[in-house]
Amino acid sequence: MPPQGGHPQGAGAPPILQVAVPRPLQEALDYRPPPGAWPAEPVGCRVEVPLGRSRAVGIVVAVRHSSDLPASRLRAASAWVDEQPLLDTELLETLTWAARYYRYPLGTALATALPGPLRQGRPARRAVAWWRLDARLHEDDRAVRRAPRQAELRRRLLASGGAAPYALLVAEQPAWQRAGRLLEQAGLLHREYHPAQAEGSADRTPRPGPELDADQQQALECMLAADGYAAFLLEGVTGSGKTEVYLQTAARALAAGRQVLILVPEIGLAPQFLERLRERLSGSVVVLHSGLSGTDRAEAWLAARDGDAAVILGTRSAIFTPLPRPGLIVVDEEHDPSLAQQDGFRYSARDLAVLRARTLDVPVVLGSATPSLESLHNARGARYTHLRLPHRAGLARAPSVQLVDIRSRRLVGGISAPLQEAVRRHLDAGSQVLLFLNRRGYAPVLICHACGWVAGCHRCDARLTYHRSRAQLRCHHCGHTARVPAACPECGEADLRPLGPGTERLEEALAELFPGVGQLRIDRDTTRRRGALEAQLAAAHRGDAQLLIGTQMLAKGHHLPAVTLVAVIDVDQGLFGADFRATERLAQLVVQVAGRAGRGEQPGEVLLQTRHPEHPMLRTLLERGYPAFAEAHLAERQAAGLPPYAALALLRAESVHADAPYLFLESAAQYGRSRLGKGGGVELLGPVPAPMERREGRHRAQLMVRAERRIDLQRFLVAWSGGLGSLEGARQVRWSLDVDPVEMV
DNA sequence: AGCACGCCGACT
DNA sequence: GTCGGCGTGCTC
Repeated sequence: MPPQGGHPQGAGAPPILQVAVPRPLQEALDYRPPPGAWPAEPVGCRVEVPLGRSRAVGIVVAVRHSSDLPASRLRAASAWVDEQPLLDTELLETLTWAARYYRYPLGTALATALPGPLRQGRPARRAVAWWRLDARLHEDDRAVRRAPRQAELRRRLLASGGAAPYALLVAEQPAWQRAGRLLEQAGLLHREYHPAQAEGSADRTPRPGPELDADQQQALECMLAADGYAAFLLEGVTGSGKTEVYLQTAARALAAGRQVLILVPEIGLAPQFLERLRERLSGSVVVLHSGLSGTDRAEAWLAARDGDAAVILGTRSAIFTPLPRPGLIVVDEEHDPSLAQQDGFRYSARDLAVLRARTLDVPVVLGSATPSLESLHNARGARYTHLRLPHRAGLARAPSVQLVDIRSRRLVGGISAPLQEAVRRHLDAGSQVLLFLNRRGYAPVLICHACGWVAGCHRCDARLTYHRSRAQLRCHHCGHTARVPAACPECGEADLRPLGPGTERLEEALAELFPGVGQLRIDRDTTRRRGALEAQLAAAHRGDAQLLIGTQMLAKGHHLPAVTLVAVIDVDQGLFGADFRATERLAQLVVQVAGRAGRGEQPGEVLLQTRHPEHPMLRTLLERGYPAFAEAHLAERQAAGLPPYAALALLRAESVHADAPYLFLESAAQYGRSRLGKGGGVELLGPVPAPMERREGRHRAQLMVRAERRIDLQRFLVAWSGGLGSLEGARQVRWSLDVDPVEMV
């Protein structure tokens, strides 16, 4: 076949491929097509291309007849990687849109959406690697006589007819991995790919679900009535059975032969969810999250693309899973910030879920007990249908929530007398008690009682946390550790005292107050090992301990049915944060934590220790609940011109030099003002110091871009962001642009 | 992001 | 005289 033979454009000038390469470039690059036969549909296929002095795997985003560059400057792509598109039109369009919207280079955006092996050009076959012994080694063992592991592997392979799956071999004997690689290099062992076994789970009979109550039934019917795209905000209090509604909606989509994509904020929540999915839904279920190996991710991703995976359960990045037979998208805990943020490609998986649902013309459900103000705003504006599950299912009743005023009260390890009394009462009744404190370590501050010196991090504007168990001072922001000084480095007095409670200290205090009562502390320090969290949760479930102490990680949807008392040791922590979302976060946290109480048959009790019992947010939340709080807070946001009543972008910059971020941000602001046409509807605010000005030895500052209308913000960003990299001072700082930031930090 | 080119300090 | 520091600039 002649070089251009077979391309669909026929005779005439050879077409040009526009290839998005995995480099931070604004645009795709033009290449002449590679020699050889064309794929039937080139757009969405990977090609290998020469790039500078190296080569790269890029994705064809368009085929053109001409290029802006002279033909002499075009290089030819080296080879097609795919015979059919890896990214279908819809996914490619979604990613292109997201790259534009979030101002991120297209090639890098596409690359981050793909599992590692596919990004690097591995065949898009769902294949299992096998090792086959070279024919020379069948009769003749001379080559391996002096290498016992290789000889072993040879015997093993001969025993199964000369070939076996790689993963199986390595599982049997890890040392064979190295032995095999050596044989492979010597050409005595060959890698081959066999088609993956189809998932044999489609024939299970799903277990029927429980009867729905009236609210659930109504929500379900409403969703099932959707024909094509529809967005639902499912606001269901903890224990109201949101999951059941998802499951039954999903079952309907599956029955119609469609795929269901379910996003969860973190995979820690997934195992219980996964079990329920497998038990209740027909069709094969795959998971997709960052904890998987590249190969496993590629396998799951391709199973979805081939339409073999019926249910895809994943975290943030799973929003970029191909869905050839889309039926439903579910975003669980839609308010959770881990569905957005993260560094690099800063996108909101929740927002993209809605976008994809619209493009794919399928329903999308955003579920939460504490919906984000953005979603509530959308529901009010009729962009989402608001479905409510206001009652706990079954016998479980809503817990009673009370504030404990701890002003001028004596605290033992952070515990007030009323709380101590309540703990006693619940323990005596044979229940479990959960104490929530979002601060690990022994004490957040170590202070010199003589001169007032406080142990601080020299790389961050932060106090060092005192960890007593390891006699260490640790910075929770940069990981710096130091030994605890014997005496004050300032005045020399040996009177350093821990100030304030941490989970370790809470543990100690509880041991004194309730001797003999089993305790379980669940924070990042006790769950560092793999599987430790699961093990601890299982222990909590079994009732191995009556007192459970936990940080943030325990606030999320884990079922602890024997817990009847939940106490928040210090609710004030989140009350006056620098972030305008701090109050919303705190309200969500309080409600989520409270949701851990009394899921069983006994009613729950929730105590919140505070020094600000009159705080309006706490009052509203307690007296009138989350929906009323949200209502009040939305009004505040509107008055302040903040999201969801405005669109924001944040330009951050950091450097080891104190003034570099300001110099860069000043020139960015100036450049921005020059690009602001008259009446652009955009404001530039700052630069201002970041909430924690110095972190990991770097000075940080930020410039806020605010617009009343999203379209104005986008128009401005398009005109502005491209030029930022070549501004004065840009090379002296690390900078990033965050569109729709969820955290100001 | 890679990767090279380019112009100034301590080494055989 | 060179090896190599990372500042600057490009990748079709």
